[in-house]
Amino acid sequence: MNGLLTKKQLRQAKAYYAHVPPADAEIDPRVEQLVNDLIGRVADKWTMLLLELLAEQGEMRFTRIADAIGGISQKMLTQTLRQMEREGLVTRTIHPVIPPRVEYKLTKLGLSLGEAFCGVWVWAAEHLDEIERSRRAFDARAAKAPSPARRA
Amino acid sequence: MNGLLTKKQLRQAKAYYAHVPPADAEIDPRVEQLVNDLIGRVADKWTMLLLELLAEQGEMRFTRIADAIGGISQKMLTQTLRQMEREGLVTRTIHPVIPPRVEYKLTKLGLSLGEAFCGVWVWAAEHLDEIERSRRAFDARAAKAPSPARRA
DNA sequence: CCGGATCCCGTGAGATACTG
DNA sequence: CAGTATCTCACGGGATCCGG
Repeated sequence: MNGLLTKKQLRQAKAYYAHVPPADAEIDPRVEQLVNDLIGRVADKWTMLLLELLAEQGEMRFTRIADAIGGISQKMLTQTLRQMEREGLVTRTIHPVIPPRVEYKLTKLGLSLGEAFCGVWVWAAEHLDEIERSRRAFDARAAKAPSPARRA
Repeated sequence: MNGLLTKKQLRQAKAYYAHVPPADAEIDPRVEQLVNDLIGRVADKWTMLLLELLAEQGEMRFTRIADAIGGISQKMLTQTLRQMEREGLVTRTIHPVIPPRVEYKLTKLGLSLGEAFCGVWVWAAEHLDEIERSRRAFDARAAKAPSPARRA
């Protein structure tokens, strides 16, 4: 699979999202598979949150990250950071001092991914209340029009 | 997608929607919380995949979606679609015919989210091989420099 | 026959305690 | 302080059943 993306494949990928009908051919299924796979690993709640935090704050140490991101367990924090390190999104710098001090920082790659996610954040901020309204409407509808077997 | 927003612009965007002066000041924690919460629900593997599929294909019925997205269980598909419906991202149309026929289609809101994710897809396509190399390098490093207690 | 609700089981996330 | 090891439990996957 070695493959770099060909120009054509990339153009197709972009066309995909520009809602332009793919010119003449299907997208290479291998690429499709790889991208989906990568998305699966990267489109993770914690990864996104870490990406955003580190993009804003620059270098941070373990505990500060944990504090900043409320609700993450050390296990998931370690795990997510390790995975991001493996993917080349963050660097992990260990200072061999007596109270251990480990700094995490986005690489160029990580930073670029963070930028790619910007659109999603803006979207979220823009549509917060719309979502909220949608949810309430849906719940109200569900309450008075129970689907079969949803009743006790 | 565009050249992407800077973090400062994002902060301003958030501040704007919090009805807070877009200063360099801190982001309103309530908004931060809501956005993070929303991200958590939306930054889900299946949601992203569905978003992509429906953006590309338009209206689709249940089984076709399941076929198109390999590896999703019927349960998760139902669940994710319901959630997306609740958030107002898709519409669910039931045709009361004898072989049931249910069509799913992105709303304007869903479409706009798909567009917001566009940057991530392009990023993934562009950096596939870089990630791959990173991973291999990391694994090689880990193999010859086992961290304490990682040995049996 | 399709869409999906339900049950059962395994994986993996979360909380806690321990260590260098 | 920054992890690792362990337990538990909720969530996801698969098979089965059901209503139209």
